[in-house]
Amino acid sequence: MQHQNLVNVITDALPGLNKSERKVAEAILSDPESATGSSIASLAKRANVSEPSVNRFCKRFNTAGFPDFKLKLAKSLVSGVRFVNRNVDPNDTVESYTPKIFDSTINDLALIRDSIDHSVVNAVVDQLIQAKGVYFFGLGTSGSVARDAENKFFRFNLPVSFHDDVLMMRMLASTGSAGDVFFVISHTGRTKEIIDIAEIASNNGATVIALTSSSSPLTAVSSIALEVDVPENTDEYMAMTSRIVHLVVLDVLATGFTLRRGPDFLPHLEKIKNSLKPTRYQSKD
Amino acid sequence: MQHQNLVNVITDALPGLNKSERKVAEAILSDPESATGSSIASLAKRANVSEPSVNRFCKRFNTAGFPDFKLKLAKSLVSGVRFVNRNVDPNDTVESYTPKIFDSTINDLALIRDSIDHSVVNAVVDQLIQAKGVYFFGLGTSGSVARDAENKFFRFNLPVSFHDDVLMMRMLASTGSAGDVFFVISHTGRTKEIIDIAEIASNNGATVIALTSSSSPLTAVSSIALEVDVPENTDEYMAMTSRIVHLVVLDVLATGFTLRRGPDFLPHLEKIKNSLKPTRYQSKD
DNA sequence: GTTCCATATGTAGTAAAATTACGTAAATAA
DNA sequence: TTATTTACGTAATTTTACTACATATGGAAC
Repeated sequence: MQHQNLVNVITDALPGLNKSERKVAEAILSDPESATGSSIASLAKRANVSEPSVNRFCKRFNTAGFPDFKLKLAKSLVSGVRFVNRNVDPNDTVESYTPKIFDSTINDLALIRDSIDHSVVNAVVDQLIQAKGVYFFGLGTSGSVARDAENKFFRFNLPVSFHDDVLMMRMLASTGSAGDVFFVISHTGRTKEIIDIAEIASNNGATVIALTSSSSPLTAVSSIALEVDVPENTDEYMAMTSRIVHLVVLDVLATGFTLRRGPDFLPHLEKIKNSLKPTRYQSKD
Repeated sequence: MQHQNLVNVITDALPGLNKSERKVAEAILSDPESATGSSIASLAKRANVSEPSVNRFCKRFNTAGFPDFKLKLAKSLVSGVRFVNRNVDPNDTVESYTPKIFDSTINDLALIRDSIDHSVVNAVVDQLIQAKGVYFFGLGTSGSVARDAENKFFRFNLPVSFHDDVLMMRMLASTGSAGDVFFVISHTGRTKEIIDIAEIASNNGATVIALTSSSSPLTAVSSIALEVDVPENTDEYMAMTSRIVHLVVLDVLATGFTLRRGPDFLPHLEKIKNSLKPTRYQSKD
């Protein structure tokens, strides 16, 4: 629990607080942003308590005093660490569920950003750079991620394809060989078909890169595994954020690839960009 | 330049500062973290200047005064915004470009989270709820987004399909009628084919929902436009984050849809979830 | 119910911090 | 050089936060 968010800490502590402290808590939670800007006097007034009550409230939360509290609160509010309660519940309105969904996605991204293994990223870029060709495999939601990856990586002048058909995957895996990279995307890493296919490719000497969760069966049968553990979402109303995280990881890989290729490669990317111009109405600016 | 990091702003401004202001700047930059915790007096002493000089320094950077400055500085130091320059440059290593890409995505999500028009979201959910059927259209990267949307919305017991083939789109649009919803996804909103197709569907009395940037030609030919302005990325090395934002917006819509359907609908979602169980190796926990 | 005790909260005073007003010094231009 | 602007500091003022102490409130024991 490296980065516990003050807003959440206060929310959790709410039931255990006494009357005036609760008033302070509610005043802060109702508009945390403005709380960071106000003086102890104005906050006390807004909460209908005395100034020392506010001060005591602050000390209860392991801060040196009110200014220190404001500082920590402000940090908690910075994008990426903000949310009070991220779970959508049936009483939510557009105004409340919309930020919840954004925040939960942001939170997961921040989590992975801080936990991703850079050496693995590097190793994967190594493999992609050396690849004769790259096959992106994914089913269901991960199929869309694989499709997006194809769209990204074909720009690198490299034979790239994506597949969401297990029969195609099976056939391709069985004809794969050293130099081919099979990039297998699966949130759970437990889909039998996918694991089978990864194993077939691997046995043929091809490189299998998995983008999946840690200690999954898929990891076991892969050459390199980019392990990305997005917290499972038990909430029925909640979206699946793992695919978003996967997309960003692929962005990271693509960036690593571009950098490895060096600046001489940029004109090629420019050319691809420009190729779409005739399909669009140009904007005035 | 919405959310420029204070540390960078100060660094950039350094050459234009006069003597004592520079002393203050250097004192802060040498240890920004401790600066957020110190008083104006102690900082002035550390920088060998008077207190008002520190105060003037703060005001020069568009802050109300020293406390406000400290607040903003503290926010700048939070990990989510810690990278002054989120642009990837050729000298970046894995350790530096990885967080940059995550941060830039996070930043864009936070931006849209705070600027999205809730009434439009509501109106779109209205249309989706009433739809006889929904067609998700997108080309290139947006094709992947459309594919993901299909995967999400078919769960709602609603005839849904996605298309990334302009001929199919054209044919479907021309056979569309009132009650059909064409959900058109396009980052630029300027692709001629897509605009043509939206117009055809619209002329047939179908509902056209656009997920695109504001004041684009596509907006003009749509019944409702979900306008999402992700800052254009001119940087060659940088990923396109608009698709990520689009995916999250679709998550929001799906959530709105589920909530509108009410709790009686949850068992149906559960059923779909369970249908995949036999395809997977179960985890122990 | 009364008394006692502990906890909770507020009042008033004090200390610290930040800001303002103003004056002097330095730098720049005429 | 002198005039004039800009930079900077001193000292007073105002705002802010904290502390010590007093009062109130709520519960437990009698």
